[in-house]
Amino acid sequence: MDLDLRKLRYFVAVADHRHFGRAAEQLYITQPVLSRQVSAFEQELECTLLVRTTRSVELTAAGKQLYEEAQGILAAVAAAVRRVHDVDHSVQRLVVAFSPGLHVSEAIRAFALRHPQVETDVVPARWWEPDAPLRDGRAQVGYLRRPFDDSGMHVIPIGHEPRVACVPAAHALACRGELTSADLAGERMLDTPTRRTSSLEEKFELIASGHGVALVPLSVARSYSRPDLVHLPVTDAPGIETCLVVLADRREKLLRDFQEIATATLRCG
Amino acid sequence: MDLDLRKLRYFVAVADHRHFGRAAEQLYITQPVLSRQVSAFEQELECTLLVRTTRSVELTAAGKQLYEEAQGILAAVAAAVRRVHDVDHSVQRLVVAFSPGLHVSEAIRAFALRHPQVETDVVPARWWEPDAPLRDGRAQVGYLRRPFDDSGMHVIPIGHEPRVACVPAAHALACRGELTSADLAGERMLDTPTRRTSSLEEKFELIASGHGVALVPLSVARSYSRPDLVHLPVTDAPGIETCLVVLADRREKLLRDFQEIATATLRCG
DNA sequence: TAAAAATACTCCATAGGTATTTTAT
DNA sequence: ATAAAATACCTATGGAGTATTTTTA
Repeated sequence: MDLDLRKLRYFVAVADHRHFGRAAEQLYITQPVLSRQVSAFEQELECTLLVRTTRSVELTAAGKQLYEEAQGILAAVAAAVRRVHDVDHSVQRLVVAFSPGLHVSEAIRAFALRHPQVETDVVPARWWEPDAPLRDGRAQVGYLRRPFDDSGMHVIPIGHEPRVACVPAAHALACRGELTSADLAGERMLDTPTRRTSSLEEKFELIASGHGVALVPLSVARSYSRPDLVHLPVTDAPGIETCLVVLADRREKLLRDFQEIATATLRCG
Repeated sequence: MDLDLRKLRYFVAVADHRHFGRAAEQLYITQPVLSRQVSAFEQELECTLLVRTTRSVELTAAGKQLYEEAQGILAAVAAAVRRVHDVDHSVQRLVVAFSPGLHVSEAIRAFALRHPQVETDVVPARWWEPDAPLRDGRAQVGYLRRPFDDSGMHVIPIGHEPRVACVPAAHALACRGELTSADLAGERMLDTPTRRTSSLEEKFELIASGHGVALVPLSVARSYSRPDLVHLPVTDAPGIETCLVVLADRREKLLRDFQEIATATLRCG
């Protein structure tokens, strides 16, 4: 009757790895246990989630749906439990979500000086859904890069950062000082938001191995710089806006204070 | 490590009843089992949720926080599991949330004629958070009465309904044909959204027993009519808007279709 | 003193482990 | 032939039951 969150977590691990053995290892249990638990989970749900062969593990349609749902459920439950603990210990906590490459530590330090009693924390936002940590309760404020779904959000623009083209060091364009969009016309672009690479490392790996090039925000290119890649300014690409974001219905003074302090800090820095 | 949703449900039952015995009865388990399970739950959370004496059960601050969180968690999990089953059985489903007293059956029948393959369902919205079923995923569309939090919502106004004063049949005002706000100036009003009576029955029970009077939408007064209460039009009270509501980021054709059909049906009816 | 929660105990289901078998490439 | 998932079997924890004790208003 009740969904078993442990088994859900086990299922997610298998879905992540597409491999029972490695998933079991990550979960610190043995493979047969994981195998049985996931089977039992499918029986409890009365629903096949995985198609197994000895060479591959694939998700069914229902499995894909559950995998999507599971991310939000597990994150929301963990955040809820932490809020309960915070209330129990009378802790005030402020969690800041940040888009890849953006740095909030300076703003948080400034905030912590004025509010030493408030516990602060950060959580990374994923590029294809930067607003998710705010919506599922993991964070109260976000320092996010557009685009994102800003419905129901109170947004303070902070700044613009230029887009740069990221290409292999061996690429014909790599020796150019700067580019225009026209220079990239013939290249295969890897920016499409359809492929949800779980990490930007993967994207840069693809670029380095010659699968294409990408237009990325400058701060992202800087954060993941590596010797076999170069990034070049694209003079006519529009800048990308970065913003401070809170849910519009949240009115706590703490959030307003953070927005104020962070706006000052981030606009200067 | 993982939150046990069964124990969470047990805790919610105890919090609802403020009584282990009656909660156990509702859960179809025995009182000692419930007592032990809730204790174990508190140990797992490392956090006291309830203050028990033999005469009363009260929530701690952490308990109150968890109780609030639990509502959303359990609803969201149940909705997610149903979506998984829907995908598994290739079912298209449309769930409509409705404010107390509003009737969606006509619109749903009209919709079902055009979309016989779509399973339809309804879920009641609670007056102090009419938008909750949409936000936690239990429903995709709402036929809701204002006020509610419409951030991130796409709202189509449907109509206005008059407010009526609901007073005991024995009350001095009960014989009047209609009232103005001035007539209610000396009365104790029960509309404050601070008291979250779980059912409107309770509110009307309070009115009937002489604890005050209330201004309610006409349809609500009609739905809960009883011999010891009368409702009277208040000529100068502003009408209350009813709306069709969907989350702004949902773009499915099915939702657009429902909005279209329901708008026509509800505006006429 | 009586109502209600907690405790003591028993039983069984199930999570976890190790050893082994099955299966598809 | 081999890698990987499934199965067999064992142990221990924990959920649920009944009977009883403790507690406080």
